[in-house]
Amino acid sequence: MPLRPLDKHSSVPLYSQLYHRLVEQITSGQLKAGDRLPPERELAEGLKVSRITARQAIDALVEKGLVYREQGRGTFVAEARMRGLIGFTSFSDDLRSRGMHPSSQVLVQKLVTVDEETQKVLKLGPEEQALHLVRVRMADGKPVALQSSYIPARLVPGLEQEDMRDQSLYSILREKYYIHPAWTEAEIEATSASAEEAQALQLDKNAPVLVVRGITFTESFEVIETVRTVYRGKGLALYIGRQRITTLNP
Amino acid sequence: MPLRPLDKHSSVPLYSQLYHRLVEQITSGQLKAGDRLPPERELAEGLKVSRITARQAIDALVEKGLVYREQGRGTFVAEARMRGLIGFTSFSDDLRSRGMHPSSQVLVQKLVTVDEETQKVLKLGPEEQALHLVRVRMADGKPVALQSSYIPARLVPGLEQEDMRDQSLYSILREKYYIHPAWTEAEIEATSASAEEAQALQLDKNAPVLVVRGITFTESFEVIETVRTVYRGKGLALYIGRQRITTLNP
DNA sequence: CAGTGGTCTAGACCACTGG
DNA sequence: CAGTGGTCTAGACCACTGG
Repeated sequence: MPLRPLDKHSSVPLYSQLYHRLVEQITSGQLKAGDRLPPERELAEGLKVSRITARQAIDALVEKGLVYREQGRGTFVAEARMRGLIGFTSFSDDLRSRGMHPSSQVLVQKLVTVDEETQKVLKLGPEEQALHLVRVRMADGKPVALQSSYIPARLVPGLEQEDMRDQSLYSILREKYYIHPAWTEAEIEATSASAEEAQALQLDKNAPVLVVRGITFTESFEVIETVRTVYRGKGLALYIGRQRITTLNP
Repeated sequence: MPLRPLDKHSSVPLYSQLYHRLVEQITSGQLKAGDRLPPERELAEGLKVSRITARQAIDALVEKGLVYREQGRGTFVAEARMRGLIGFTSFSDDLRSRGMHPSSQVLVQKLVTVDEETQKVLKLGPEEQALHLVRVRMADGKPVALQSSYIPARLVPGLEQEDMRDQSLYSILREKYYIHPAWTEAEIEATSASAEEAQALQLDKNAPVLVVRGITFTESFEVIETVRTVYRGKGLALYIGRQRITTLNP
């Protein structure tokens, strides 16, 4: 199945165009698990790009874990079950990828002055405000998590008036504010639900819950958000996705 | 601070040599947070490599989140607090990076025939055995997790006789069996400790615990291990490290 | 404007795989 | 052996930054 020619005059880089073509072929099933990708030289020649450009596209697929290379043999499509998104995705994206419908009940959505600790983490000036967002996150209408976020107000003017019930925060950040969350740093703890948490999540008091505390950053490590999420326990497994195991010695 | 010349005749690729030089400069503090790296062209010229080779080294630093690029400005060292290892690390590495001493009490370490489910996940033949490993993981001598792993016996001949008390499983896999864990797929759930778990972790029965179920793979997605870890809750936050937030549209 | 990273080319030689 | 990915070069032009 030959690929359509790439658009040489597009502002989208050639390697990026090729990357998306290949992602499409893999996710649509035209390229199946275990299939060999066309050799780099063939791909390059067929699309009239240099081999380095073709490799750059494949590098990105490898980094996402969609394919893997074997020297001397070729590049192969990873198994379907291993093709989930790597790393953290937004709550909404995660649910949708499992075929469920995400929604939110907004409890708090207003500009506030934050405590010293949060001020420091968000790198706010002494007078600067943050948008405080508290949402009960629901899957197919059932409450599964209680989420509290702080975002520097200067990054998101007007967000306090946005309807957040059916939209992902990340998609609003990307589409309306051109802010692209790229990194998160998080820690997870198991604990017992407080009275308020139990009520919001319709749990018994002291039921086990999962608390995730995180900070979200842009590619250049500007802080976008601090977030604390309380997930209901028992029966709700948080998918941590496919992760690279890392050492500093590759 | 000029870098020492690279070894052109080494079997270690030039980009990898340069990558490690730069990691060293960053972790040792010679390059501090916010510092600009030498421009790619300067780095290349100084070390007598092509700019593409220098870029390849920097690409790896960017992927690990040690540095970030800003077009037109330069490449900068990420903030210290943001420099933790990305993604999952082994239990032992994680503890050591926090300045604690990891050890294990081995409860089970023997070859077994596994149930059908595990057989399928590990891709074992009908007669094939797996090494079953159950360990109480300790931090500075205090039990923090109960971990049960299954590893295909064919991958690790003789591992049932290894002393696992003070060694990381991953380091044994790498050094003795040349098996390099590269990916993990995991899910996390909060629940209450069973009687056995409570006893092993010195907790009250029904205390909240964190259960992590995972599968470990090589770079080419061969299954190395299935693992279930029960972490004590309350007071022990599991650091999930710095993660890339991912979508398939970069 | 000079300096930076971002993209791209045409070509080379190597190491490894499998027939 | 032919075919594959792995590494590397010398060079080019672009877009963006900040003085």
